[in-house]
Amino acid sequence: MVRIGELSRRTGVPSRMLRYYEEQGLLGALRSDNGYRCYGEAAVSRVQQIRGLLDAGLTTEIIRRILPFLEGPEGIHVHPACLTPELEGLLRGEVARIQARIDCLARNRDALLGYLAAVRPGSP
Amino acid sequence: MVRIGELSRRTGVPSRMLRYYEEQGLLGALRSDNGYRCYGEAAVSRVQQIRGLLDAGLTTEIIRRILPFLEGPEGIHVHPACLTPELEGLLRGEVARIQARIDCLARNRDALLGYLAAVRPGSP
DNA sequence: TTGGACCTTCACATCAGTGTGAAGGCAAGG
DNA sequence: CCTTGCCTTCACACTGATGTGAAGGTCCAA
Repeated sequence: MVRIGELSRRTGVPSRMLRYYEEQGLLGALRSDNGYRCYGEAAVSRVQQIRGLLDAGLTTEIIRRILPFLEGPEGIHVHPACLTPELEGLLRGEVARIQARIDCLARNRDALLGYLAAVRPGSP
Repeated sequence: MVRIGELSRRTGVPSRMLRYYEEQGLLGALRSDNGYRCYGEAAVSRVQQIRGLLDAGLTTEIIRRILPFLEGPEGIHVHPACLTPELEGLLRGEVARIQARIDCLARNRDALLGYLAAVRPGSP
């Protein structure tokens, strides 16, 4: 159980932002007797997850909605009953949007690499 | 040569944003005798390119810098002399950042698809 | 000739994500 | 005990991308 400053150090994300993510419902935190937030080990990877998605252009709103289905290594959170048609639609829609981003990024990465290769024929 | 409203209609991007992209140096426009902006055919795909990159979390600043190396189907803009070491570093750095985004998005897409598959074993 | 649809620039507003600082509580160490 | 460092909440400010509206010019069609 580590406090916010330590989590900030381990993730490189400012404390201010960790509080913000909590406020947005992305990051839970226990409180110790004094009101200090304290985080378990899972918090580090969760914060990195959040950062990655944020950097990739998703909003905290979207992240909040898909995050529950992103955790746990393998099928820990599989509750078929919880998957309403609306939710399934939301998830599939989000998958499509993510795929579109991937396609666009991959296209442009290849264009950049193509340019670099064309201009410097003899380098990786 | 089409005016801004038509380009807006064809791309789904508000005129306001097309002017903004021009101001940011992303989108060139000729002017007809009255001061109207007019765009060639290439503008449509360029706007879509810009939108895709923006949606994928790149800033107009970054887009402006890499855009010159993204156009032309095949090696039209290959000027080895123009590739200073700084520029090459910038481009390779940007490729790396793009790749990181792709990896993050792909990971999360797979997690989402994995969840959907786990909860509905018999559907695409 | 007037109306409407389009264009121009300018400017102010909003939203999300982030930076930063004030004012104060808690805890360990000299 | 007092300093130092970490924590708390609150609040205001900034930035980039975007919405929106005002005030006015251009052009075509009734």
